Amino acid sequence: MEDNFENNIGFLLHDVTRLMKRLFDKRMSTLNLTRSQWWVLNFLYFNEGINQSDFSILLDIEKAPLSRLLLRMEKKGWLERRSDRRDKRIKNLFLSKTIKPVIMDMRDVANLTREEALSGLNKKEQSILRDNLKKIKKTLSKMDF
Amino acid sequence: MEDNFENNIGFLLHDVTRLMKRLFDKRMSTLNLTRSQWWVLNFLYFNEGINQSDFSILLDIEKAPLSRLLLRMEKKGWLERRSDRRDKRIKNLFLSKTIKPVIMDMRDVANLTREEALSGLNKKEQSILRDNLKKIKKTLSKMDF
DNA sequence: AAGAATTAGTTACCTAGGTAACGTTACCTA
DNA sequence: TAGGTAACGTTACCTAGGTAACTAATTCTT
Repeated sequence: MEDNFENNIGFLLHDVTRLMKRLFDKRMSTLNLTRSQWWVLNFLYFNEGINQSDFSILLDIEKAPLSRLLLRMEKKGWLERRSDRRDKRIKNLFLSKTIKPVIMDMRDVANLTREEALSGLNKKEQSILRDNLKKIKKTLSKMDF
Repeated sequence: MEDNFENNIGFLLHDVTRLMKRLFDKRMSTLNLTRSQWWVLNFLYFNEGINQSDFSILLDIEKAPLSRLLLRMEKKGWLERRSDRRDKRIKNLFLSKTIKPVIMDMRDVANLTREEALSGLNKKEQSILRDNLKKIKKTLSKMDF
């Protein structure tokens, strides 16, 4: 019965991720923060000055959707896309001064939300889950279709 | 270092699911099948005659996006939305005759693709992953925010 | 140095998911 | 039975992701 579609790991990942996104976005609705934008904020926090092209490689996302995501976040005043002096094609990315202190508050709500979603698993199980997900991600990242 | 954002289970789920979707959609592009539509086909296969409202509860998805998904699939001739004779509001869902044999072919490609994505995990690890995902899904499904 | 090829980022168009508001239909209740 | 309420499905509008095609700028080649 393992091949039953209700036990299909692909569908389970699909469902769990969708439901977690829904929860996250609801918990963060007052902060006007989506999960994808939270993901970008985290990576940018540790990579300020990176350009969009390198950032799309780091995130393993296409340049076009990333461009739009960054535009929406820039509109909210959360980041800046500064043109490079040397190469006029390049936009370098920086978090705005106003968002940096807010990130700490966001982190608290994000952590609580994640813990809530994972409350059915103990620490050991969470650790195993993390390792398994990292293995899958590694497989998928190395594939060039 | 477990709290590092690269080890964040929420982000890992986000990434793994997105990358798996990308792989699936590419593998299925010749069949013109997306992962969400494959998910719907599977559930409908075992629940023919269900109406859209009940189907949205079964899938734990909102009625509006489900409505659009079904319309796209109907346009491709994969299913029918038959109006209920007794209650004119209701649309009952049926797979078309033409899609049923195709589903078997789709299943082969889908299984291969999933196995490919999960090739970094042995059977035991996959089983544990499945159990953990089901636990998380249960937690999330029971929440009414 | 001129032309070709590459790179950075954007735009247009597609699927997928969410919320809110809506019309239609059915039901319930006073 | 008439009027209010609830249910079913759709539409409009939002974010997010993908591909393809494009412009502008840079680099490579000859």
